[in-house]
Amino acid sequence: MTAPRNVPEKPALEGLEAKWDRVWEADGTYRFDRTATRDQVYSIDTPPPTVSGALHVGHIFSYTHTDTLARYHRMRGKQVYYPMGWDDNGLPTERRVQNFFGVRCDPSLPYDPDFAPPEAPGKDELPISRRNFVELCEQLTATDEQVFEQLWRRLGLSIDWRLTYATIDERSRRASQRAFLRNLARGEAYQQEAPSLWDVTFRTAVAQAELEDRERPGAYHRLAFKRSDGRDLLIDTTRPELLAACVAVVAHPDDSRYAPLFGQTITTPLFKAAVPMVAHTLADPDKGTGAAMICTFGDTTDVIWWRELDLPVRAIVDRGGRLVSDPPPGIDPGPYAEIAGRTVNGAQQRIVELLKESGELIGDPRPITHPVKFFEKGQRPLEIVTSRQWYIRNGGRDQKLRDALIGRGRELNWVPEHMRVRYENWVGGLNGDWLISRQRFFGVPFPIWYPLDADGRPDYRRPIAADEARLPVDPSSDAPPGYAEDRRDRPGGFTADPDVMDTWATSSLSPHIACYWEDDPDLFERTFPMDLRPQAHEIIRTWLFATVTRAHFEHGALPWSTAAISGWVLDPDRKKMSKSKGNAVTPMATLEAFGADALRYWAASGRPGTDTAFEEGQMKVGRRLAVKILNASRFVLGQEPAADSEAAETLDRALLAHLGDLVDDATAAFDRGDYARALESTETSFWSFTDDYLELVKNRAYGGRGGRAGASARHTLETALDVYLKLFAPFLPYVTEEVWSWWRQGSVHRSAWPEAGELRAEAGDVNPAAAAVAADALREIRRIKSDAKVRLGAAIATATVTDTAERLAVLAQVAEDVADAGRCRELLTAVGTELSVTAELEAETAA
RNA sequence: GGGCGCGUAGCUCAGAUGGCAAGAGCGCUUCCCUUACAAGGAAGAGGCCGGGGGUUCGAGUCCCUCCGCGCCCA
Repeated sequence: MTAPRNVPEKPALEGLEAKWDRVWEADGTYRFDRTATRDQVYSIDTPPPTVSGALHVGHIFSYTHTDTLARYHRMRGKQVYYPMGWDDNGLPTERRVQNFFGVRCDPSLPYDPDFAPPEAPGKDELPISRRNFVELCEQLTATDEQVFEQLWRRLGLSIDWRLTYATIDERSRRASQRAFLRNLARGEAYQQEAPSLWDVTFRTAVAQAELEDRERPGAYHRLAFKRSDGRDLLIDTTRPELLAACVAVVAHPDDSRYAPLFGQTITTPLFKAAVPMVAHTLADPDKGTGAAMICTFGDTTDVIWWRELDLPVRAIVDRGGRLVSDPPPGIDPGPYAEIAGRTVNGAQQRIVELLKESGELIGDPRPITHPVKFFEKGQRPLEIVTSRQWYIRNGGRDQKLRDALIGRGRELNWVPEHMRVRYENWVGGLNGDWLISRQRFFGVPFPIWYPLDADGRPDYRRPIAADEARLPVDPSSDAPPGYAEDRRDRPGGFTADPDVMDTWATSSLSPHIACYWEDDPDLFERTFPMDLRPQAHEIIRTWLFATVTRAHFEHGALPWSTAAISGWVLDPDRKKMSKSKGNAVTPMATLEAFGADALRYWAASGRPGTDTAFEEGQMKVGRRLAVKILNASRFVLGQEPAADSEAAETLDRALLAHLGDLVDDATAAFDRGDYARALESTETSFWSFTDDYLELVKNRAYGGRGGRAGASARHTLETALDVYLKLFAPFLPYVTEEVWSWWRQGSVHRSAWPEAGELRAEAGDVNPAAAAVAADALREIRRIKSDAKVRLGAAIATATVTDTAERLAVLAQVAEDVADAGRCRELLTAVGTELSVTAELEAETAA
């Protein structure tokens, strides 16, 4: 019986990607079936890549990991909900739109429905409304998304491409505003006038999660303050320019040098302000002279001192990083006129000169290097200014909430497990709530207005919330409920909240956006809480934590059950690959050079959470594996089909038993998120299948030992091929699909994951050692030929296998296969203590 | 300074609950065009598992300590 099998004469990898991408798209292979119920669904909270950036191999790496899991669960019978998001919210996009079109966002302007951007960016940026700006953003990112999608498709991500979202699109804005309004209604969001970290370049407040310390040069300046008894009190400071903002002098309560001074009044140099001497445990006796000036505000410790010691405010730095023009009360305005309006650096220079002249600078400044807080995207040190900001509670000021959120972290299944610690350290170390307002113009605006009193002053205590049914709104162009647009910014009318939300305030809702929260309750119920959040480890403190917090408030639950944290891709120098370092590799070029399956093989061999070197050698190995699969499949499928036959021979049944174990191993590995282990097991097994089993049964498969033994071999070969194709399918989607199409209907990616039980049932009570005994004997025979420098096909007259009686008993069951594979006319055995083989080579007849 | 991870053949890495006389691939050496595969196949060489202590019948695997590297945080 010869069934038509479409096995090519010279199978090749070239062209498979374009071919199968087309078929998968046409057949809807990866489409989500939304009639599936929640327990039949596996849903993935795909990280939305920043479209204004470029994809690099790091993306290839981690997105491949997720895709292998998606494909595995699909084959396990789940409906996989695997959408793709695009992150086009936030500063990178804002800057890109500005530069590309030569415009800037001005929310005070009305929307112009006929607006068209200038042909070429002009000299001056053209101010446009927020809505127009968002439209340009969507226009620009649409092309970026195309490029990204092409790459993802080439890589073979099994995304349902009907399911995409963008973080600035209407649905995302609606979800973001809705969640905020609900936080506000429940008291989880609040606004407060308070000192907060401020970036003077971007002129916006920034959150604790966006800070980073950078080592910067500075200098200790020793200043002479005056005690009430007229003696000097020396204080070291790195920020003498803040002297005018000094509100107190502090020392440690146990510091005997200063104990007598506590409660007394100290006079500051130059400005002659009278400030109290106070005690606080955060004052470090070993730093400088042990006494420090408290300024409003030089650093975060100043904020703590100011708050806990109930000190007044004497603010001198404005939001642009310059000193305010008018001196604060209580200081000598004379010297202040010298520094008013200067930048912080300029003020420092002048202050030092003034202190030198007055003799109040003791000695020369002593240069040091110290950590300074920066906005992670900023270039100038952060200042601390007092401003009105929106916050969402995150446990930073509430132990009970903090404990609850740490509890959520413990509920979550972390892959790898040790990443949980990063979450706990971060949440445990919070020192304030999450500041979500940004004084930017592009982004999701707060759906909030304020009533204006008769004098036109906003009443911040009575914010007017948007109607949920009308979201998303832009308060700068939409009027609040109960007001007409002509009451905007008029006494007795209303004014819009000018701020936008932090990008994390929107991306923390990615599960809600992806699952159509409130927009499609039926779909939401089938997909949320999600199963998997894949992401990078450096944004555990931001994206992961914020997402957990929002879901905790909104649903009292985790947003997903598992978080899979990926590692970095390192270059050969063990440094993280990134574009800025100039060592990043272009993904498309790599894809074209090695093929998607090869690149995926490299990516999938990086264990979960482990940093992995970018190594072309691994890609070559992946390519070789894919070619091997083609060739081995050609051999298996080139035989007569073995319909209705069964595994009768010992060697065949031993292979089936081994395959049962392999399936168990790979399945268990996938179930704990360890795709790399599943690949490694499968690959190791597959190579021994081709190297040993295939050679051992070749003669039988060709019919050398008659019908039943041959059918057994062919049947087992087919069964094994079926299993290997399925186990490799999550990693090598193209080559496995290609081979599948030679003899099977449908897609391997929609086929059922193999069942270990079925394989073992057919194997019966075979001794699984038979395969190893046969392979060992064959290896010894090969060695004899190799040592004799003859070809492997050379015939052996008589071979004698010496081994233990136990192993010889097993060998007896597979002896014919060994003799055939070794080309031995006669195979004898002798009992001994360990395996050895001797052989008499047959004389080669001259060809 | 704190936390986490890592340090196993020249290179890239595996080595669950301690049993290994230490594994894979690449690279290297030698051989082989055998009817799946010469962009291949076979065989082989190569390691005091970062150093030092300890627990144990037994440690790459557990504990302590030191050294080096990376990341996160302060």
